[in-house]
Amino acid sequence: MTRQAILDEAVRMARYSGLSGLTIGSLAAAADMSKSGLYAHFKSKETLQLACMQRNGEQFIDEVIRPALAKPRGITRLQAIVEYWMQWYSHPGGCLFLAAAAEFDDLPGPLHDFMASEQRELLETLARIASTAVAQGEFPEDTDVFQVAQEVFGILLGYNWMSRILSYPDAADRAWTAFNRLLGSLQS
Amino acid sequence: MTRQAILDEAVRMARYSGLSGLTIGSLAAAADMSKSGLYAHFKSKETLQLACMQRNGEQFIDEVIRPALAKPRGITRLQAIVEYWMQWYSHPGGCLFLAAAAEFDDLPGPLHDFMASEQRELLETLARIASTAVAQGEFPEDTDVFQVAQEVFGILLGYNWMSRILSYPDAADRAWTAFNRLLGSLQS
DNA sequence: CTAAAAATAGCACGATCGTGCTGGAAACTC
DNA sequence: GAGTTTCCAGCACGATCGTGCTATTTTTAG
Repeated sequence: MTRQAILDEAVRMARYSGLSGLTIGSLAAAADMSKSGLYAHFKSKETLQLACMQRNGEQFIDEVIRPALAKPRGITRLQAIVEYWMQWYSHPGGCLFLAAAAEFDDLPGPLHDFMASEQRELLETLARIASTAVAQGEFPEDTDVFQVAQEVFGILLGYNWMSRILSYPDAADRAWTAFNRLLGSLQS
Repeated sequence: MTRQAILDEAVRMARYSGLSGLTIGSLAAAADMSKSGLYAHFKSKETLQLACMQRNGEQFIDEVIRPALAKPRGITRLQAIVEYWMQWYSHPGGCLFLAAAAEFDDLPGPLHDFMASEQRELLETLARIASTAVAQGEFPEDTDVFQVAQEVFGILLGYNWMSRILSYPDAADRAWTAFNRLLGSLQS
């Protein structure tokens, strides 16, 4: 399907310019199509932007979530998703989830709502994986898995900031140090 | 100065739309001026965007850094900057640092460079404050203050994400839990 | 009070934006 | 192979973009 190829290119471009900065004209040029020919696949720009978010989410599932779920339950799986997630951040242009979050965090509308629902899913995925560690007895019974999720996400965001924006070579090591600190604090 | 008033309004708008989404026309309308009259204060849009970043940085110093530096050195000051920083994130529209980081993280040019230099300053401020805790013996002598800075920033980003985008009411409590976990791990 | 300077408005420009309509090429159905 | 449906290019539209030039108003200086 041509639509899929267009979307992949659109996601690639949006990683650089954001979803608002994405433009039909430049996307058409990058896809070697006419503006109207491309536009016909989406009834509006907003639909295109929503489709980009969805496609980006599918790629995230392919590259991060599914590989992590293939690992054994518990801490191993939590470690795995952090590792794949850090690789995800190294996509050229950056993370579209973060770009969309920055763009639509305070602008009401369908784009905000879809962005928020995707973010909520990310959080719940982390919490769910943390809860498998609880179920296996690796974390205490009374562990607040959403606390774990927020902290892990913070570690990932800190890594992204240090490595992508500040280009600090030690960012990954420090992220793992923080992660191990969290693990140690939960297990003691 | 009119220029200052324009910039304050520009910063306010850019918190919602980003610096790329900021438009001379709508800014002029919000400032009750003509496009050209406003434009004359800045030789180009890029200059305006840079001035916005600078003005935003000044506000951050006023609202976060200076109040924190008024507190006694060490852990107290570190706690204070986290507290003021969390308040900073509640500005309507969100944090312009984060918006600019998401916009320009992979786009070369003066905007990227200025954004990166501001971010680097933020990191070093955190590291410097952490080092005052080392100097007072609150943290061990061999503490990696940049490790502390990255983790604190991660905690703040995690808070911002949970509270602003997901509207979780427990975000602040969990951020403090994470912060205290870090403190405890450093002090033991 | 007058002259020089700075601030602002009016207007126009080429470019590009998102969005439609219309017709022809391509692909699929029988 | 004929007919129908889907895809896509051409073209045009009104709006808005950033950016200049030229007056006119407002402020400042002497």
